[in-house]
Amino acid sequence: MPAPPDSAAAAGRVRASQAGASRASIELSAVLISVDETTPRLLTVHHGREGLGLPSTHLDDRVDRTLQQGVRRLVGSETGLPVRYFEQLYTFGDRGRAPGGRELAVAYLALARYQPVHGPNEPSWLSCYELFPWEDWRSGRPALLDDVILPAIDEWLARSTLDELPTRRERAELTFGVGHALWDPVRVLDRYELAYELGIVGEAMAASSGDGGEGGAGRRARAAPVTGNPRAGDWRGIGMPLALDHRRIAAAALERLRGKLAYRPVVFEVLPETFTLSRLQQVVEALAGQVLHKQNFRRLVASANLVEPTGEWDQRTGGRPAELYRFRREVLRERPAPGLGLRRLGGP
Amino acid sequence: MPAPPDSAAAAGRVRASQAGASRASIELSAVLISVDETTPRLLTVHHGREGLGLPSTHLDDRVDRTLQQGVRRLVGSETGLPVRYFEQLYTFGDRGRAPGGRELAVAYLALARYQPVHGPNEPSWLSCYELFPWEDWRSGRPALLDDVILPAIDEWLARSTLDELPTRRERAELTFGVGHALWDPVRVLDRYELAYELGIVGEAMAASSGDGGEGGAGRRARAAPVTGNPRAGDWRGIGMPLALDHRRIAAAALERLRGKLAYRPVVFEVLPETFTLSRLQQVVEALAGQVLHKQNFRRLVASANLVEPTGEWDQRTGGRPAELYRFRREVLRERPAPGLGLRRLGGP
DNA sequence: TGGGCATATGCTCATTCAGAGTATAAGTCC
DNA sequence: GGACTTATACTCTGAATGAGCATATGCCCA
Repeated sequence: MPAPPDSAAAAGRVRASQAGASRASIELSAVLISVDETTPRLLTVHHGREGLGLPSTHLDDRVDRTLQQGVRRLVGSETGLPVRYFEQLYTFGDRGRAPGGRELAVAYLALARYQPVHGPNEPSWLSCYELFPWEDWRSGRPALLDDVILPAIDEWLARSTLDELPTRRERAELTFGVGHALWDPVRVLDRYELAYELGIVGEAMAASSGDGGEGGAGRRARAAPVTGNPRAGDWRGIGMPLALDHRRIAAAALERLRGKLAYRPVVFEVLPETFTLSRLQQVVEALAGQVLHKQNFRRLVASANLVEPTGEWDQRTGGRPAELYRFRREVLRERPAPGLGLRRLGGP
Repeated sequence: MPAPPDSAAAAGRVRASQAGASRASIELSAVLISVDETTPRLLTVHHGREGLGLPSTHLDDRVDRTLQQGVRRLVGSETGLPVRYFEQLYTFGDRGRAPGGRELAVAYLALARYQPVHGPNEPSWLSCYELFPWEDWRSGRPALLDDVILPAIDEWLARSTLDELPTRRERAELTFGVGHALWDPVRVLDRYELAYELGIVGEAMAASSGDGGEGGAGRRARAAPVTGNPRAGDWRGIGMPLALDHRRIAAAALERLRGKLAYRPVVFEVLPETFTLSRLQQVVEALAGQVLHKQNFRRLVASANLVEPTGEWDQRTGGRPAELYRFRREVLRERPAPGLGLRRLGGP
């Protein structure tokens, strides 16, 4: 069925378009996520004038045999923290995402247990919900939605042409659950991107406005231009900006992580060896940005055989002591997609 | 909470590791998938001496504003086919994945309706199951498993040290469902990677053998070295090799696509505007490599509100005429994760 | 010492959903 | 007209889900 061999002449053309090819500089970025008492946090470092941003480095061709090794080296040199999970996230390569020529950024999602950090560039744990305040629904619907975002969406719809209107309306419904549509906790990146287009996040306000965009299917990889100069507590727009397009990358990471919660046991990578079921639920709720029904959550965890009791008890609960559990790594080979099958990450 | 501004001196170090930085050449690759009558197919082109491979090109910095535009241009110039879905797949950047210096490959998954192709490099639709014969369970358990793969696994386990044994056994159970573990249709890449390590796929046989590997969590991005010279029907090992590490990339694409079936309505991008429910099922089965319970499938599709009847009927069924349906794009905004909730892609 | 409070844990109940089977309708082929 | 093929409708059962109530076991403080 495949065609006969050799057609070197024709095949030459595949690589012939190298005429316009150029070598790009490769940047590695890490979104290292953990969970504090009740807050999901990501690691930031200082990027000089550009303010806070993700740990980033250029791929060192002499040292790093694989991309993941490069990220490992990066996080090691910035924090020394032991990273318990790595996953390639996305490659950002739009023109204009970084100043001075094209730069490709390969971003990784990483998970670690929470602990204080020290390092050469003042690493610190930033609350994910300082970046995306509209993503935390644990104490009810965020006020920001009705105060800022929905009005901005209305305005955006109002100033659209008749052609654009249905698409825009659909997009607003999809991402922010406008109208009778549902809020999908996973669509973090979609929401950030729309907020960016609405011009209500700091990066977009500092830079040029609307863009139009391609509108095709699939994940858009449009870049946020270089941001102004986010300093502590002193920024415009909703949520705290990061250097370059790093807030976008963080949004992609949170989206990926929330999506994974349902079908892969990744939560355990931010938890200590043993933990109570309440702590487990607390961490899941922190990451999902949603409260969960307590009894059902325990039933779920139990029936999924994700954990096993250690026989030890935590007395510091303030109430009845709670049994300590540990993650059963064996489930990985027992079921195709182990995880807290939170189908719609259903709340109470 | 964030530290006070400015620490330019320290921050300099973040980017100071540029000392060893190098600019890499960026290759774009597309895994364009469609479904023939009953076979999932991906588009291959001729790569000269290296045989069949994926459509690939170097990123043209002058033309392509975004990576996705580059892929669009690539598929356009190779085939002219209208692509209905794009999604970034993975970035492969291990040293040694391509001859002659480091090359980063950014791979995209693309979907199109099936139609004959023409182009400068003899594009053709290759059956996915010619690449991965062990992935097609529609007519029962593939013989290849018991004839070749399981014996190779046994041998691999037998020659492992006592340290390696539990890890290896677990991995075998996880990927190939050895023992009483279940076969997860989604783990296409894991299976290809293990088969590669077992030395039973052509690429691994032509090149050096075992490697050891890192063994950490997360997706491994190890590269398959340059392959021998896959010619039509004339290769060693199981399944047909592709040029370079392109079969690995194809495995990643099939894995992603199978995973997406359950929670995103991507099937419809390979179907024509209208279709019968049987055709829909046939396409899903082709991609999933599994047969599905017919009555339940229809109930699923109906209850998910994914399609709506057109009122027209297809008379060419050979039996009772079937009603034609069309995809309801609106579901995208009605439910968080629309798709054929094939939880375990459950069969009959 | 015992009540108030907080937390953990156990159990019930109604509803929905997934898997599997049976029955019927409406065409084609010979 | 009968055999065969395909489409479609309906039933049944056990499991999973969402929500609630009840009980156990600690602490704090009067």
